[in-house]
Amino acid sequence: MKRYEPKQLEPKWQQIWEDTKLYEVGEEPSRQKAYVIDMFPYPSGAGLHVGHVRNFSISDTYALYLRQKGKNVLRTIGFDAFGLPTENYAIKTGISPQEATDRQIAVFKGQLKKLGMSYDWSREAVTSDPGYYRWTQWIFLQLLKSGLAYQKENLQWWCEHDQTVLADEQVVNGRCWRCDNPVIKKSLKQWFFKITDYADRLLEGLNELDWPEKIKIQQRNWIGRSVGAELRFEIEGHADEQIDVFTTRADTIFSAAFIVLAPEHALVEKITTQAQQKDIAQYIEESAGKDDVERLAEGDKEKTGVFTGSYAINPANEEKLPIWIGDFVLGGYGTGAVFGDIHDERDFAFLNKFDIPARVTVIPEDKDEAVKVQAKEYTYTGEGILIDSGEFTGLRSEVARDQITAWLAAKGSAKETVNYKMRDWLISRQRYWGAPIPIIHCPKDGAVLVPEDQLPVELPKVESYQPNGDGRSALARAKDWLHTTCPECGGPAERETDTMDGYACSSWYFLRYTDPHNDKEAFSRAKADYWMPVDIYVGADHAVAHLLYARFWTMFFRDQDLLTVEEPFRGLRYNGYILAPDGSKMSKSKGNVVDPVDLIEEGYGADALRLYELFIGPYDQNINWNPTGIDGTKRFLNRVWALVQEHLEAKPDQGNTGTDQALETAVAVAVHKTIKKVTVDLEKFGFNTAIAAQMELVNELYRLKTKLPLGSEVWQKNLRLVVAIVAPFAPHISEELWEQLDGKGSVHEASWPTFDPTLVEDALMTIVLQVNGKTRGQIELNSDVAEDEVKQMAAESDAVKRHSTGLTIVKTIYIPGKLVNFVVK
RNA sequence: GCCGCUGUGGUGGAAUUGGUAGACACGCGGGACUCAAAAUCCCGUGCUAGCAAUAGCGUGUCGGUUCGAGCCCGACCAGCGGUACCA
Repeated sequence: MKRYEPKQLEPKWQQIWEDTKLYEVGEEPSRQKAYVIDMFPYPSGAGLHVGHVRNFSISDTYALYLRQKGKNVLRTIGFDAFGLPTENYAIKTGISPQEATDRQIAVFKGQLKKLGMSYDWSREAVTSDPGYYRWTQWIFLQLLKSGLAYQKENLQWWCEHDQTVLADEQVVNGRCWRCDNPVIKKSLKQWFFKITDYADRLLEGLNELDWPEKIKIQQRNWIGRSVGAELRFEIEGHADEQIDVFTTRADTIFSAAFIVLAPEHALVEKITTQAQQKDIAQYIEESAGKDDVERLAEGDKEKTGVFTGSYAINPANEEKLPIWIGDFVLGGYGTGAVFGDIHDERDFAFLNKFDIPARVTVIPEDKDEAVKVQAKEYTYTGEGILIDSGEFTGLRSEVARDQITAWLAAKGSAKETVNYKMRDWLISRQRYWGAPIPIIHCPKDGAVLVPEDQLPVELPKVESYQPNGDGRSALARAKDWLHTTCPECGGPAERETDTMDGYACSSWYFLRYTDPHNDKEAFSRAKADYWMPVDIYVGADHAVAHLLYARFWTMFFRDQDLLTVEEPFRGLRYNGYILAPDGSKMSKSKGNVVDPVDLIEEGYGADALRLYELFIGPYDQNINWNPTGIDGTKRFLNRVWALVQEHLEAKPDQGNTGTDQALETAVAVAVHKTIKKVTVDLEKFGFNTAIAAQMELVNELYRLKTKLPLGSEVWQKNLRLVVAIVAPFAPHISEELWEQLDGKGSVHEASWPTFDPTLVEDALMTIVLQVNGKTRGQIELNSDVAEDEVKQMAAESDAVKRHSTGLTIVKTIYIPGKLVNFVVK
């Protein structure tokens, strides 16, 4: 018997697929398309690991299934090649990031090819390729022209270790997402994309998407839309200045006890009295120097603040309110100012710490609770009934909110507003290895756009890669590149030395895939419209950053008439991580990374590996790597292989068709039931259970082959079906077996089998017998036996009699085709 | 703190969505083949008692609803992920 040798069989088919361009696709308007890709990888020095394999196997299996269903499937891969790790490696070793990237991509591609993924390699996109980032820069210019890119100086997250600013989305627990060092706030002039203009669309669009609810919730929280009012407070002694305050609780305005401004608030300097100036200045300095990690470590949100010496006037009741500053008020949210009262946890803490008098104006409906609240035993932050609130006393807080806002608005001291937690997307990075921002700074004309015909602004070769030490990247030292002429006036000017956040580059690669070689446009509308949106996008991580940015850009492209779709990713599947056997994260530094190629070359083969990574558990769950489990899927493939070989070697006269109708039907029934199960499971990404069903089928066929000899036409037909449903999971072995079984063409172009409904219906039903809800036995009956008869036979069965003699049956429950339960007393 | 998820044999997990808990697989035990081993094939494998038929117990804990709960409800415990004073 020919042995199953994945080591020679897999490379053979990989070569054939490449030679025949099996997976290369084009636009075919008459066919239904499907676009199935993964979040493209960062080509890190650690190479491909088993986590990637799980991610890619999920999408590849699904894509192969859709191909067999007749869809025109676009599936490819690219590399998210710009970024800090490569640049840091360059600084350490002196090897240029270009070279390191090329080398790493070559390693990745070598590994990927051994996995036999159904990629259209002609569409590969690499973000650090000038032919790619030329268009990233072009998009930057379009955003700028549309007023969606701008430069602004204010406080930003700064990572001292990496010498660069970071976006909000890249600060994790007050630390840099790359080097894990604490970040600080620093005032810098930076480039931003105005993603906040799209906040409502980004929020509403979520409702239509086939995404995990978890991710939608995360995005909603990140966008953080809250509806409220901006209230205007006059300042005593400063007739020409007012303080605007954002609140979602206008109903509590009568309880206002104080005002707090963020330390960086523009009015602080103006309103601070002589006596308070020293304290205020000192506080501002201290709070600016603190990083978030420090602040959190300082203990549980202990409130700090300093009185400015000035007072504001409550527009509702003309009361005088002391104006403080405090760093628990954020400069970047709302108006950077709040009014404080007893109906808020933080304000309550502040009141207590500084002994500011406060008044309760909202009490709960419960009388006893109300007494405690009025006694200020604790802070009440819920909805309730207004007291001591002028003409609004007695109203419910939800109602009073709108009425008070309207009342103040009529007096000119309020307006309804909406606020978002999400800030604009900070995209400048003071690092070398990124797409240069296509701007020229001219002493006369200011920030001037690089003309589109001069794109790309290519990264110049430089001697060394470390940041310049003055807040600029290594590009500041590339003098020939840096010094240029102003496109407006022709005078001497300097190029922008910041590069773009890598997330900019990854915000449109799925569009480049649809038209990867276009050197006239980023992508042609016709091609993008044919393929977009991505039907299934598979990956882990990036719940708020990438997935939000890519949606933003897609919406922008639509607004620019470059594209028809509003949303880039119709379906998102979030796969779980593969962890080390002890549950820790796999990492190069811990030395616990499992290299998939090692497993393939040990003899397991790519098919067994892919199968195992899908079989290991539900696709979206984190799983600890178990190094022995892969034996199971290898054995399964071996059994499929051996079954087919035995069939092919069987003498035809041993297994003439028609010898045993019942057994032949049994084979077909087993196969068709599995086709049904696997189809249903694939549709819902139930890969693990689909594989289990295939294993059950093969076990059953092993039992049947001892009774119905292999070699017959019936076996041939059914084994071909088995191979067809195994194909998306184990593409190589099934291609080989398909050929051996005289299948036409490639199994990956073969049609996905449909099950015969008459074969799937059961002729027999198993009725479970229960007494008082406890299972006591079962009986097998023909499926068409009527209810009364089933009940009677059940009642007469030994199992039921044993537990009911001497007792009376008070009730009989029948679940058709499944179960009879006797309630006895 | 807030939001979300998860908890089932020695292990990874399954369970038609309220109807036989533990499919499938790993591991382990036994057998066949072999001089022997590997590979392969077959049988067994939740716990307790029993030769067995069978009985009792069993899905993180406690309670509830129901003829019947891994699944629904309430309270709690543990672990994981997200978020970080957002007014």
